[in-house]
Amino acid sequence: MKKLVFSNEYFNVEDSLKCGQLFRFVKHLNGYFLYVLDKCVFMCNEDKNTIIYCPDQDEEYFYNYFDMKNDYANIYLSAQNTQEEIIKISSKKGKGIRIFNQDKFECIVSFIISQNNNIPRIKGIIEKLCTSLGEKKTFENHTYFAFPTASKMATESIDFYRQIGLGYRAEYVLGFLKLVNSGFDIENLAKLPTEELKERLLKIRGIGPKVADCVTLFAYHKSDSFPVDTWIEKVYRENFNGNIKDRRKISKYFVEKFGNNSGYFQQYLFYYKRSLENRE
DNA sequence: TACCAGGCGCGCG
DNA sequence: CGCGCGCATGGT
Repeated sequence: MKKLVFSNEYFNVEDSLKCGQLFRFVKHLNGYFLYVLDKCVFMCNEDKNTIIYCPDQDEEYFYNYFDMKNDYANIYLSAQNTQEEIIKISSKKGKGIRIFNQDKFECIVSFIISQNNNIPRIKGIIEKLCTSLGEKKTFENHTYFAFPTASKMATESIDFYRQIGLGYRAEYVLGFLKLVNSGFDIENLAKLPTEELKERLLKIRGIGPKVADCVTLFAYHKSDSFPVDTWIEKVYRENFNGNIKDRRKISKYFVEKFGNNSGYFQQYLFYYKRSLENRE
């Protein structure tokens, strides 16, 4: 097992886990287990550090996953230098947020499930998905389940997915599985510029503008993405005095305003707004 | 009971 | 193009 130590100034465990970018983590002792595909790490804040425990062979994977080569001090500085008071405030609260480099398949399935849904329920559905179909694994005596592969998922019928709570989203997930299992290469899309990548994602049934923005941001790390959901729409109306209704245009408004900082600022805002309503 | 949640597809004008 | 509606599910 490897122990990785980072300064926690721009890497806070709870901020990064609870800001809404991912769904598979559980509290344990003084920290959290985080699951990515078939991998697991334990992470906690100690004193002024963030400590990550991971299997030796996964060190490089998680160094990249946690986006360690990115300069978050600079992003935070840009947030403090905007004209927008709400960006300054929310970035202070979410200073320790990093945007992780998620697995593309897991991210797309997860955010298809997320539509018109709430975070606790999304977490529950994804957990059921993993315990039912994922491979059983252990990490230092801790048992967990991997995110299932596309081929394993394809062995289940639509009734299974309805039964674990996907509702009408079940057919979207099945359609996406069929696409992936017939050779559609989601890795290969990474080289596309943001707009083109988004266009390709939008052709997939069940992926609309909001889910596409989450995927480009969280799985392809296109930081000129600004997902607009009900919370962000509230921020837009209340803190930016906005009156546009079309969420695609609201997103465009923010991307034109914040450029390559859009995704980071969006996470600050989302985390802050939800925390005001007492959600975790 | 109606409304809401990290919305989307579809049909209509 | 924009708009309104139906859609599964569980919590408040």
